[in-house]
Amino acid sequence: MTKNKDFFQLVCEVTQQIPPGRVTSYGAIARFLGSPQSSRMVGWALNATKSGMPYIPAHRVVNRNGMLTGKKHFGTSSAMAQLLQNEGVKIEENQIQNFKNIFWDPSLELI
DNA sequence: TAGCTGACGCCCT
DNA sequence: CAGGGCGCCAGCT
Repeated sequence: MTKNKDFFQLVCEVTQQIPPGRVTSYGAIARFLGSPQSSRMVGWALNATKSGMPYIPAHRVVNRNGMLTGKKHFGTSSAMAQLLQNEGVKIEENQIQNFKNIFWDPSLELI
């Protein structure tokens, strides 16, 4: 078949599977897709999702540190944190608290 | 056309 | 312990 789903498409699907109150990291998604070093591509894909895509909970995707590095791309500085806090995720200084506790790994639960 | 940047991650010094 | 550099793919200027 022609070609597998684009990296962009896969990122979209995985991101949409993230349950509320849970978060994942760019590296986790990249690794799940088979390109652990292409974590940047995940960011690039999410960047495209914000434009013309159905609701993609990109705010549930953070870096390995649990820090809301991409909040600047949301348009508003606290939009990402607000959305996460709205779901029950505790944020402090743009950093997710209990990050490892609410961490959602696609390769473990999305299987 | 060619080059640079980019929502990161991990290794090395 | 801390800082810097490299790698990856695709899109944009």
